[in-house]
Amino acid sequence: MVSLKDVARKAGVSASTVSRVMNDSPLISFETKARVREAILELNYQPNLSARNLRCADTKIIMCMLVSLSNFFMTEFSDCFLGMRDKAAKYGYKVILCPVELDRDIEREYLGLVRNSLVDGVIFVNSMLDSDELREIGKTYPCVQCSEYNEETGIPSTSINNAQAAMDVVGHLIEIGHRRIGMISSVYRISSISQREEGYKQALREAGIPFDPDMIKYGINEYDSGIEITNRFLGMDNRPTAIFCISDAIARGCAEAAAGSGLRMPEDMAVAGFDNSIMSRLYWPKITTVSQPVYELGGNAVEQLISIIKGDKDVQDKIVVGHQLIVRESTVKNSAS
Amino acid sequence: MVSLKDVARKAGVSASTVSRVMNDSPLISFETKARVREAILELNYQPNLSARNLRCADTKIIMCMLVSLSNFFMTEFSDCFLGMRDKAAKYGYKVILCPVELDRDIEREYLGLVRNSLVDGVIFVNSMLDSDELREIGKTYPCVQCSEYNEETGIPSTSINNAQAAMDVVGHLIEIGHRRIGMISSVYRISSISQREEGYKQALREAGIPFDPDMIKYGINEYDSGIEITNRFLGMDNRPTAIFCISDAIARGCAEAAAGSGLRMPEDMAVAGFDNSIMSRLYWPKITTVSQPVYELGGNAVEQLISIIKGDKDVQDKIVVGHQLIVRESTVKNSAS
DNA sequence: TTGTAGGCGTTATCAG
DNA sequence: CTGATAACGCCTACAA
Repeated sequence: MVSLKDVARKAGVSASTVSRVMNDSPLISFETKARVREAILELNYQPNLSARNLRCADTKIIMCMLVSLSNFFMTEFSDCFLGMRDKAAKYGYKVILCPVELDRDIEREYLGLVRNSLVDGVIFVNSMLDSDELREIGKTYPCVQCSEYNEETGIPSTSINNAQAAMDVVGHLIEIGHRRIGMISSVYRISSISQREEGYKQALREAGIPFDPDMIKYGINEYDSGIEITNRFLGMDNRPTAIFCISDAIARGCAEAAAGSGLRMPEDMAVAGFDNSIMSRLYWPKITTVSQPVYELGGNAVEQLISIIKGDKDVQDKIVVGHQLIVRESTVKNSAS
Repeated sequence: MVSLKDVARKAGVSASTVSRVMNDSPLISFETKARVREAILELNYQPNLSARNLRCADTKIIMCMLVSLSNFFMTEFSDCFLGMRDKAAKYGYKVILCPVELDRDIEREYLGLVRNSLVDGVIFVNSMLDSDELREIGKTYPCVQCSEYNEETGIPSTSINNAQAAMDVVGHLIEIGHRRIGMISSVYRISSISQREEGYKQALREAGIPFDPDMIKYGINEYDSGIEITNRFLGMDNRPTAIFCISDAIARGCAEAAAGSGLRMPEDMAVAGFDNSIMSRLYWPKITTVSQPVYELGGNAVEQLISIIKGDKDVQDKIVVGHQLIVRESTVKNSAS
């Protein structure tokens, strides 16, 4: 473990001088700098982060809470972390991901890292904690919410407008002539899902179509629930002619159940998904879906968080990034994409 | 930021006493302990990890290098992290994931965390660094490799036997009558892929089938390459009657290109994948594949690493966990699973 | 059983 | 421009 002192001795200067060279202070003479740099290289000196943190109080590390990794695996969310990493790097920060995986106690354990000032701030991509606890945490440490969020916590957020996105999808289904529109949602109660349900209802309302509670059903997993629930829909007396699914994996299951029942798409049944994941682009039918700019989402969250860490006054409380409806053959024949 | 001193003042003792209470030293009298504990609670004291790390040496944090998150998103690798988390928790450790994402310099930056003893050890799930650099790192800090590994580094590893798994798949294809067997591999040169290629060749050799270099082709991405390369295979004079793909996503593309050409499966074309991901179980055909016990993989890697951290003498150098061939309708009609 | 003192590796302040 | 010194929060001999 080579320290400042070792370098100082080698270069024949004091430790403070080495420190200044490390921090690229303008006060140091050119020759001294060169000599110290050489010593640093020779000894392969690496500054001790713990010591630096102890002095400075910031670690340039941000942590991101991942409540459920497996969920992301369905939605190609990985670019979100890439967005975080790239934006963080730009500001000299590192991002670490914490695999909380639906365990509240483990989430609290990980929060110890910010409490103990091992990280400078937290990005929540969803959380197992309740609003009160989160609000308290948000008041004490720099925090932001990314993608999923809870308004009651008062923690700034970055996300798409999920309600609007759902309205766009359902509006599209209405526009192409559907009046009887089902929705496959999830029993899992998170912001994006509730908001998509709201958007669905709002779109119906605006079109003057009465809302029928039987037209929303709730799955417990993705693909398999898509199949099972669609079969339930198809068994109804007054079956829907279009189904809006809150994810592409569900939509894939939905489309396959429909095809399995001998229905043609989109003529007999239109299907729409969400996320623009690989699942939506598989062979047939390519599924109409909503694309989320996940890379931006991550980048914005980091920017917002660093802004809070720096103590900026004008932190944006709620950033909404644009989404995009992608129409494909599961709703419109011969559609472009 | 409340420190030991604050607690000490409040409890009317010295800082060292508080420190001893924090570390549950047996020397402290019961009453003092109680009094100090109360003060700790009242002030909501949280020890500063940076300071502690500076003095001591272990942080009970393990980091896991993720070279490519997006790749995992194809293979439902998430359970591997769950396995790591659970096993780590059992030993009082936390796991943090580092989104390196194919950037060598960023990987080196993250390695600063172990260098600075901010984490106790490293799990590499693949790496961008070359063998020499890794060997050096492995000699200096506790490290293990998980799933992907490089033998030349001398760093202990946990993985399945990829060559054997490929032999099982290709052996199965041979057994059901195929002699002309193609393989869709990847231009990406990592251990699992090279080993699967070796297994493929070995299986042919054992069956006395001469190896034809034209029968291995290399994709750059997953699903789309599967389609494109299969079409190239189908255009050959002496086309394969079976194709072994190194991932389910590739196999899905392969199956769909075959279906698109009007081929029946498995009669006209048999297709096998790898990973037992959701992609292999989609509607039709369900694809013959290999299941990896990813949860165990992660757990074993952590166990191995902690064993190294503790300085155990009998660390297993190479742990191989079992895989399982899952035969489905893409190779055998009316197969069970 | 408890307190004192010194030091872990940095950086900021102040003096030169 | 550079060096000495103190301090960050914690732990651990050693002393009492």
